[in-house]
Amino acid sequence: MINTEIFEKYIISLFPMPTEKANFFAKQFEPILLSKNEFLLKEGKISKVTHFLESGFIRSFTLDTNGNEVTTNIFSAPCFVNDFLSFFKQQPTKENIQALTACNLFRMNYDDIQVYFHSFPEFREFGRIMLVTNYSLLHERILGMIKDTAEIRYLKMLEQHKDIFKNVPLKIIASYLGITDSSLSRIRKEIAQK
Amino acid sequence: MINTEIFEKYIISLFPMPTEKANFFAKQFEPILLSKNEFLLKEGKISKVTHFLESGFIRSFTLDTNGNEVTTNIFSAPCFVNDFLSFFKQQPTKENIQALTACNLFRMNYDDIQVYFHSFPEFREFGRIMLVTNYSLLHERILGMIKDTAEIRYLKMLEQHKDIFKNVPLKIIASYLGITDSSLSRIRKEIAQK
DNA sequence: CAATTTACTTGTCATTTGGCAAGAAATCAT
DNA sequence: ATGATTTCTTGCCAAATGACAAGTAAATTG
Repeated sequence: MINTEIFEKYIISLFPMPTEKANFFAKQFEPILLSKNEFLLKEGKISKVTHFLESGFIRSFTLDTNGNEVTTNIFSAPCFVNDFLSFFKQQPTKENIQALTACNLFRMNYDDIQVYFHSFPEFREFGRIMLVTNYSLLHERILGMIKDTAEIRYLKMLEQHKDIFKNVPLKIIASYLGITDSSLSRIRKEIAQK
Repeated sequence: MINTEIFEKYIISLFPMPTEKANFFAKQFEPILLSKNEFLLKEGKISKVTHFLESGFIRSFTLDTNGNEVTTNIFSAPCFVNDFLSFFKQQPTKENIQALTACNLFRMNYDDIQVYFHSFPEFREFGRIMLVTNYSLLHERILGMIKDTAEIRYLKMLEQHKDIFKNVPLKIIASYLGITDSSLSRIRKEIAQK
């Protein structure tokens, strides 16, 4: 018997509903394991599956014009992991999604999601909230990029996601913050000396 | 008789539907005029109305910790203008939305939008596409902030929105690009000398 | 456990950007 | 039109960040 408790709690936290209903939704997903460095999605492919990350860490990245990897996102359980654009528009993705640690996931494919969206208003509403929530996070990030210094962006992230710093290489994080790993190292040194 | 042709074409371009249907939707909105410097929304208020901008330019901005205005968005007709977060979550906004030029708009309030969302699947679908589209734009912008230099961000914007440069002060644009007006001025000088 | 790879730090120097102030140019209001 | 305001540019210097390379530490692999 698969334990979907974490998943259910996550669903309820975003969109309150009876436990039985959340359990029903969670059960429609298929549990899978991912080992470190495995990919969920590669650039150019169309995202056919959406994932809920129950435990572990995942990054998404793309290549800049010089061929360097740029971290676009760092996913820390529990959360949904996906390229929403590729998934909802069924168009080729520009990103790669890769496990940074071993992960436990639940997945559901696009066609099934569509069926549930049509059949269950709560499911549809849940999807909308997901989108708005992610939009909100992106928006906050843009604001941070414009009005905060790299040091403040670092400190905010440290405060909000200490778990990521314990499990993800600094160079991945630095890239996510929009700076080089050298710069992040210097910023950390500065802070430590205070 | 109000001419909603631009509005209709915009709707159809995002989500193909018969002209009559688009016309019907457009007609449900109320036309309004906005003069330069007028506000559509002020920080702390809940966005009760969503707007379609038929002509004109609008900015959204917030204040940083030093009290400086930071441009969060520049809206160039035709497009929808709104704080999606405040509107869809009905929570207080952190932004101000202000006309940069005289504007022609169409508006609809939250309650009516909800009614149409429930009654018309196309309307609902259109709303979802709006959200995904805006998410997409934000995503592109984040990527640019991380992997492009200020000069490249400027050039990309110039290429995609020449109209904005003809109608919006550079200091507003500089802030949107995440740099000071002095820096933008220097970047423009550099480019001109090539 | 030894070898190899990966992660992290640090130094040097160049480049980018910011802060501030002054002045020129353009726009606006009366 | 003219005086006031806003916008834009520019110079100067300081601060932040990048690029590259070297060296150390840590993790991984066989």
